[in-house]
Parts: sequence; structure tokens; C-alpha cells
Amino acid sequence: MRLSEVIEAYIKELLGDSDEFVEFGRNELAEYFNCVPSQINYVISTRFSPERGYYVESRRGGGGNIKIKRVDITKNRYIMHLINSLEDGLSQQEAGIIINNMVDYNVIDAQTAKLMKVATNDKVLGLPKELRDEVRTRIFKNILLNLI
Amino acid sequence: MRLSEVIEAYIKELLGDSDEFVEFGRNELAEYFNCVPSQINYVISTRFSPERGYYVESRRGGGGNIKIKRVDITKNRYIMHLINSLEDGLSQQEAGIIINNMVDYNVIDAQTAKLMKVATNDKVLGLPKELRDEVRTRIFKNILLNLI
DNA sequence: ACTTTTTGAAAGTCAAAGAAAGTCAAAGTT
DNA sequence: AACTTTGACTTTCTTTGACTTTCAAAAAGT
Repeated sequence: MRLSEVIEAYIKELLGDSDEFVEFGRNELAEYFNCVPSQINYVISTRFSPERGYYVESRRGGGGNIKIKRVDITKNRYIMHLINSLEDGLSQQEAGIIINNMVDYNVIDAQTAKLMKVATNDKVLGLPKELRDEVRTRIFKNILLNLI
Repeated sequence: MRLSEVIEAYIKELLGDSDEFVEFGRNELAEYFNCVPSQINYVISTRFSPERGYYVESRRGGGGNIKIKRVDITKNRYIMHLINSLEDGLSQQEAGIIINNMVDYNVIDAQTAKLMKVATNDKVLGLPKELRDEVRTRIFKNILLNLI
């Protein structure tokens, strides 16, 4: 069994059924599994992505840590489906259409829609096009995930 | 738990909901938490700055002390003040602290706070640091603008 | 008595040290 | 070829401590 799979399983074990954050120190975990700390990052980025229904947060510095939360993907199939069907490189226009649809379907309210539009707006992001669409996609997916 | 957070929580506990000054000796507090006095300054400057809606006064010399008060302002003024006082190059941490304060001040609800945190999160933005703080600041400011 | 000086008790500043996590590419496996 | 493991280097946040500034009360000078 691959180490990354063991670590993946361990974190999922920690997560259990609850929809709470599970929290740990990267170095602790690495020590526990006798691997380099960056192995943990590898596991997180390959196994705990938004597409798979996970939201990840972390802090550096003294007392730093990593927090992972599992979103109950059965709870909102519509949103999960959306997340998985999103190509990388979402344009502002596409995002806008999706957001409007969500309002129409009462998935989000007008205020949330507005904020989502602002946070995925071309001018606000203000990056070269390729990068912009990439960043927008990440923001969009993660916001979606947190709406569930 | 980080000492700085414990101290932050303690001071907020002291402050409660009242709009009175809370008053203490820097050295006393440092002694109470078993840390160097300048730790208190660190907490104050990172958590209780004017930008975050606090007013701080202090006196040196014999019988010197520190007084902290929550500034009571309306939502829109709070937001306007925030927008104007935001430096370019906001870190995730700073954004997070400000968002938490907005919740404390009942300027935004928990759901909006979450959305804002996601949209200003390092991992979600996933850009090289120079760009990241810049983009985050734009997103943050524009969301604020749209809350008015 | 009334200034002026001293002195000690605070608080402030700032940079260095410490403690985590992140990145990225090279090396190893399957 | 694709996936995994490793490690050197970077970035971020916190803690610490030496040094500075300020203030008020006591001491000293007039």
C-alpha cells in the first residue's frame, strides 16, 4: 500500500461522518507517518480537492496547522454536479450565467449572487486572461463548495 | 492554541458588549499570561487596530496603562472606514481578522463571512505571493463596496 | 513655597530568533 | 508515462529581548 493512500485513509478516518473541520499539524502528521512534511501537501492536493468535496484551510507560523472539512456531497447534488462539471478556465460571462441560474433555482439569494459576481469579476481579479480564468475557477468552485 | 489568540480572546471577553473602555497594565497582563510585555503590543497591533474598529489609548510612566474601546459606528460607516484604511497587500490573516471583526460588529452574517474567507483564501487564490495579496485586496475591497 | 532635576516605573519599538506550512523540481516507483 | 517520495529553499506568523521614550512622583535647589 502506498504511503499516500495510508495517509489519505488516516485523514478520512479522522474526518469520520461529521461535517466538522479536522485539524492537525503538518509536521506532527509527517512525523507520525515517518515521511517528509511535503508528503502531506501532496496527499492533500491530490486527494482532498474541491471536486472530491473537501475544503482545506491552513496557517503558517507558530502554532500553524491544516484544517480539512468534508462537505456532504449528497446534500446538494446540484452544486456538486456543478463543481465537477466546471472546466478549468471559466470566463466571467460563464460564471455570471451560472450564478443567475442559481438565483432562478433559489439555490442562492440575491446578496450572495452579488458577492459571487464581484469575487469572480474580470476587473476585480485584474490578471492576465489565462491566469484570471484559472483563479476565477478556483474561487468559484470553493465558494460553491461552501454553499453546501 | 496560540498565545496571541488567547490574549485576544481574553481582551474581547473583558470588552464584552459594552462600549466602555477596558483598562489594564501591560506588565500585569504579560505576567498573567507569562509572556514578555511586548507580546501584548503584538496582539494589540495585529488585533485591535483602528482599522478593525478599536480605539486604543495608553500612558507610559508610573501608573501607566492601556485602554481599549470598541468604536461604535454604523455598518456603512464601518465599511467605508475599512475600505479607506485598507493598505494594498492584505494578507490572508489580516483579511480573516477583519472578517471576524465584522461578524462581531454584526456587519455581516456567518454565511457571508464564510464566503468572504473562501474568496480571499491563500490556497484558493493559489497565486505567487506578490500577486496574491494584490488580488486579495481588490476582491476584499470590492466585496466591501457591494455590502453597502 | 515654587521651580527644576532626578529617578524609577511604565509603555513603545524593532529586529532577530523560532515555529510552522508552502513550493517546486529532482529522484524513485510502478 | 504517470504517480509518489524526498529535500532544499521560501514565506508567513509568533515570540522574545534589548534598547528607547515617556510620565509622575520624589528630591533638590532657589
